[in-house]
Amino acid sequence: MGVTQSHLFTEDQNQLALIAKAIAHPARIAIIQHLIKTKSCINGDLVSEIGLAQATISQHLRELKEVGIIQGTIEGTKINYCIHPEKWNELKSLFQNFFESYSACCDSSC
Amino acid sequence: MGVTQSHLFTEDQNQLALIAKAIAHPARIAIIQHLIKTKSCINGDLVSEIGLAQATISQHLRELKEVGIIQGTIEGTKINYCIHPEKWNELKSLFQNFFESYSACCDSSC
DNA sequence: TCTTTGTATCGTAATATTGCAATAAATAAA
DNA sequence: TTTATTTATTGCAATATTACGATACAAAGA
Repeated sequence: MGVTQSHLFTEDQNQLALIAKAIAHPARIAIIQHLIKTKSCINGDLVSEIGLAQATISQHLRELKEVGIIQGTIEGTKINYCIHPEKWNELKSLFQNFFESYSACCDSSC
Repeated sequence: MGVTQSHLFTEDQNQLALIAKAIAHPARIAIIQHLIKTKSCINGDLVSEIGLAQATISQHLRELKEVGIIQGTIEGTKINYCIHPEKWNELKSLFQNFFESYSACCDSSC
């Protein structure tokens, strides 16, 4: 026990869960928002921007990279991180579909 | 160490992360989708629908209830669960805002 | 009342996540 | 080459999550 029973669920359900998990940490949200704000895809001055240790930020960046939300290009000793545009649109519509599959009628009755 | 440093982040970042975390499990997504499909807000025959133990389903339901995504009304010995319409719309726009804060231009360059 | 049914909670084991210091690796500059 | 700078990785401790059997609890029906 203790391990998610992925085989019980559909591909789609597992995928959506994985993406949600990538977003499910305030540090990763902060990283994403900072990458969005500084459009120029600024690198790891995220360490000073956010108050976490360098190793921790690096770890969060790797998780975001693994789901494909961000990408990085080497630039000398630094690395330029930025949102991955296509992937972003993909995730966006995945969530949109999920949230639009229920059309609330706005009476809160069961 | 090992505990999320919530104090480093904004209210909004923490809230969005909490919601994402609630969605970040395929079982909870499956529960939500089943509640959407059977509009009549069917109760815990989720146990037979999904292949997890009763205790496990109950635990997932509690997590969804805690974030407010679903609500339950007692009906004899059973409990009728359903999506919470207002909350759903709230979460929907939270995610929409998040995803729309970046407008991808579709060239994948940093 | 006693029994049945449906759900929640407790306790626990397995696994995953978070965070950081230390260290490695890679490139730029001296 | 040596040194500084930047990022990734390793190892580990603390905490959180997932899953389930056992059990408790509450309401319906016999």
